[in-house]
Amino acid sequence: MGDDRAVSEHILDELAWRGLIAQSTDLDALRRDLDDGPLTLYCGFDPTAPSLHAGNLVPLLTLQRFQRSGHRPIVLAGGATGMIGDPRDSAERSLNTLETVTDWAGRIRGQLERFVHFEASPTGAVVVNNLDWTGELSVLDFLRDVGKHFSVNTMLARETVKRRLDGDGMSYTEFSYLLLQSLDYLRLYRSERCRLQIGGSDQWGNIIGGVDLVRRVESAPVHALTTPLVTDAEGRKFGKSTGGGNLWLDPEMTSPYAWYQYFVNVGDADVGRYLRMFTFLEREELDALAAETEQRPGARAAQRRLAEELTTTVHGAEETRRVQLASQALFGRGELADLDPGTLRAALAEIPSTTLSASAGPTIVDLLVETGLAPSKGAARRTVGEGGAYVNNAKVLEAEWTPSTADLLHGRWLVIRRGKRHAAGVEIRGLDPHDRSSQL
RNA sequence: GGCAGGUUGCCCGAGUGGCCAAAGGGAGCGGACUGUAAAUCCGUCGGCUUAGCCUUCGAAGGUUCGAAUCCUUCACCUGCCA
Repeated sequence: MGDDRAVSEHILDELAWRGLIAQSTDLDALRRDLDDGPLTLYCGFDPTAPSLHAGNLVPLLTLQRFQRSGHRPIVLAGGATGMIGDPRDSAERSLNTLETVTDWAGRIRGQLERFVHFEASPTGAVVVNNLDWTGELSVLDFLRDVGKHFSVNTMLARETVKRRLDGDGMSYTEFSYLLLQSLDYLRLYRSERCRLQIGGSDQWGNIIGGVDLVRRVESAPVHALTTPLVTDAEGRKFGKSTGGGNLWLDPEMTSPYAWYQYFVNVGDADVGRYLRMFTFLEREELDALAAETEQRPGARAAQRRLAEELTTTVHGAEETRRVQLASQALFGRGELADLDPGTLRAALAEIPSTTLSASAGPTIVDLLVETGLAPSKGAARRTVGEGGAYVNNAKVLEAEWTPSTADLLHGRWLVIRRGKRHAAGVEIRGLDPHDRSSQL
């Protein structure tokens, strides 16, 4: 794998121009170690939810960039650290049960495995779970072998700790988090000769804790590198969908269609930066896309490419194809009725859909609620009143409106839409073919 | 431990007995304009069987024809003094 890259740009230079380096230990020292041959590096992910989210992609893809340039990545699922909880600025976390953390760690591990390659070679990836060594550690061993190397004075000086002490305080449990993550680095240094840890910039303190521990215990200089917290042009945290929720990698939690649409909707001011950070496209291609955005912004070529790349990365080429076709069908200018049944069915499979019985005689308000496009009937009525409700791309203005058989696409489907971008499908079942009445 | 103040809808914040489903701002949502962008403007913003009804103003109880507003107890928070 690194052979064809031998003459290409140095990984550190590439990371720098892509805007992926927030903080680091001595970069020159790191560069020398990288040049000496395959370097083993790791990045940890705590199971704080059943899935990774879009923000996790930054360090994860960075790990992949290192592997592509000839280094060996270790992905770590935080089965142990997830039991404790990384201190946040805001407030103490509530503890999750072992079953929950184990379940989540397993799911996250499955997601992590898709981002690195496991071939048997010097750069083949390794997956570990820190519960494997932390779970069996005795309290006395922990306090003597790990705790003795940490100064409480230094720990109290950390920003997060200070803020929490100024606020509601912090439990001993969370205060100890640093030691556990530091121990991970020491373990991986010993067992895998791991000499670089990367992570989000919020992890800097924890990562440096590990660097210090390895230095004290093993007298070995190891490295640290963090990726920046990604925000949009308005300073909002990246990966919060327009509705406010997280963008999850798990297709059950965020559909590939919603995922794709989020990136198609990225603003012009952000898209170039996102392309650099989240894709593997080379400079020339990125320059071309930037020029395209400049000259024909309405075409959204850069956004489409970003969405395509990221959806492929996370959900695969086949799913991306389906989602693109669905987007074309649902956002196309053409009549939905002109779509052939196969295309329509495929498109509806990508968006939230539901099945209703014809005998229910659903109104537009019912349809909006049943499809999940509106949270309540009141909200649905409001949407209709605001002129934001559409059936098959035709605006519906009366809350009592009911579809007739003539409205059904290919005799059974309706495409319901709220606003420009939220669409859902309804399949009407149990329609009596002898019923001559036009109302359902 | 003593004194004073606070806890309001997603967030901030006004409201001291009826005109309060609760001012104002932000976020969100919809529309217009565009390009499924940004900015701007307009509208909307608890629920329902919607000219009416139900549930909300830290928790529980009470006074009253009527309480977010008054009283009691409890929980939590913030200042000042020890």
